[in-house]
Amino acid sequence: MTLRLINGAQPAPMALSFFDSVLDRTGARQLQALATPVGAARGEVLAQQGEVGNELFVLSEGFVKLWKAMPDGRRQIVAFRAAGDLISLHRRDTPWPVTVEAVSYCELFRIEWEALRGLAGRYPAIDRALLDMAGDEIAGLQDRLLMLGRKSTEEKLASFILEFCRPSAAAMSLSREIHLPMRRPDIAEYLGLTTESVSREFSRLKRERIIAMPRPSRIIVLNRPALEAIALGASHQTVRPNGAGSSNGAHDLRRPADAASRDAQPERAGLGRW
Amino acid sequence: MTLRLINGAQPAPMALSFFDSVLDRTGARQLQALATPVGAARGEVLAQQGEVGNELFVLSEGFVKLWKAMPDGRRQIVAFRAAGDLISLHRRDTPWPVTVEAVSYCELFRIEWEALRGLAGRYPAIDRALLDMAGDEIAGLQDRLLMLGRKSTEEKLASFILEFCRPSAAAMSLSREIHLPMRRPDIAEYLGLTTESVSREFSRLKRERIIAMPRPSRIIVLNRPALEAIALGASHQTVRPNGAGSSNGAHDLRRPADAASRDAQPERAGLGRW
DNA sequence: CGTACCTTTGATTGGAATCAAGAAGAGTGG
DNA sequence: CCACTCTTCTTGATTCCAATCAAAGGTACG
Repeated sequence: MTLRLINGAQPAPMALSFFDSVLDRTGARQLQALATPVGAARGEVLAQQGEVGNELFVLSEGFVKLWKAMPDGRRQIVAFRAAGDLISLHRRDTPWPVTVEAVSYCELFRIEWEALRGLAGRYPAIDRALLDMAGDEIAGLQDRLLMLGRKSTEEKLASFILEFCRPSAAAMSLSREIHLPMRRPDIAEYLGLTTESVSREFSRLKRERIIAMPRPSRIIVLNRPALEAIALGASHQTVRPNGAGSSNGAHDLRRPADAASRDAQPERAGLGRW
Repeated sequence: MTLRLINGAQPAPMALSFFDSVLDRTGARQLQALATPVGAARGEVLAQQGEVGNELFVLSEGFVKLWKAMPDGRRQIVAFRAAGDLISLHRRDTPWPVTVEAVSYCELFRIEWEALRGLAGRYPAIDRALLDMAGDEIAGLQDRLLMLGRKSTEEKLASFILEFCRPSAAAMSLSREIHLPMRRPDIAEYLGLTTESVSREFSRLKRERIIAMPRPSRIIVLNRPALEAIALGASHQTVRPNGAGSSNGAHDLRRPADAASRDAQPERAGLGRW
């Protein structure tokens, strides 16, 4: 793993801001002291699946991808991370479950887990903040399971574009143009598709005037409602009812307890994220 | 949500044992006091996607499934949980990201999040234990992403069978027979397949003497190595090399720093889980 | 013993992967 | 600034795996 200090300019301390809500001035300074600034070129691997590393990274600049691979080389990108993000909350003393690779030039902070533990002793709120972040991470991964398991190519790509429009609101230029830091193969590996399928679908969305694409890495969303409709599965016909779940009546309750229980879960839950 | 107290017999306190390592006798008793025993019939919904519920469940008996749905009814089962498992670490004050439904008759403990918070004030190790569990959960979900995104039907089913052989070592009868509490449609929704594909693949594995199946819900693994080989993608031909990642040389490092960095990540990482 | 659900199997379709060129960008050096 | 080259992206033709459509066993249960 080739990590090196950045000569001269420190990465912006801003990156650690997500701890600010739980730390006072002194705490923030202490955390800062624990963080080692690091730079990485595109393609560089910061941590590798299977290697033990009791460290934590915070991205201050650039993009990374987290991926897993099968023995024959098939890959799945598990997540992208942008500036400000914490990279992978994985259990300490445990091998990295993913490989972390820079998608573009990156700057980041490296924090030894043990050092953070020490600080967490004095600031218990750190643990709670980490737990909250873990909860968000879990919910996000669950969303991605639904996407990979059940969405069609067009639904996947629409979801992807929407996902990258939101956080980059700041990064959006005047023309509402968003820049995609990753290449087509990355998008494909993120969505469980092939490069060709991704490209075809981009072309289709462009042809239908739902997006514009002055060049491959620059996207302008022209018709967001249409994109959202696609992402939610609007184009899909009614799905055949599968008998799974509580179909009707007749729970097989094997203990003496009142057998009454209402069935027929509503088709959708309401507020939830899909 | 129909939760009711079990009349008479309390669920075995054993279920909370995973906190034992971090709690002393008094703490364990206090935790026990916070836990409300609950029973649920097959098909009963314990928590619904989109509803806010600041509670935590621990399963002491039976199986539940956690699933997400799309507006048109397509579903993805995110996880199954067995006796002893904690159900869904989701962020408090946040809607449930999944629906929790009993797959068989269940007994569980319900713990209000706030109450646990209070206890965690006195036993900081609780937060750390939760964080560790969250880390495991995240790693497990990442594995599932790889499975849903990149594995074929046969690889998915082989992985599934292996997954359910391990934890149920205790549940295995003398004859190495494992009981699947979930039906074919559940397995299909877990693997991102259809019921028919699951059934076909079970039949194929049976025909090839890799498993035996005296009845649909009872599986005996006859040839574990073969199953493992399939799960890892052995049957797959070499995958065409996709250009993603650092192909060779030429990182586009845009800051003055030594550009040397070794490329060509090894095809597999070593210890990692796939 | 019959009924209802679950599972399996068969026939066919369809959507995304694969195979195969071409076009468009991006970087390099003259 | 432009020709050259390499990489990335797009498009087309074809194949193939899993979904869909359809119907026939099995099992469990009343």
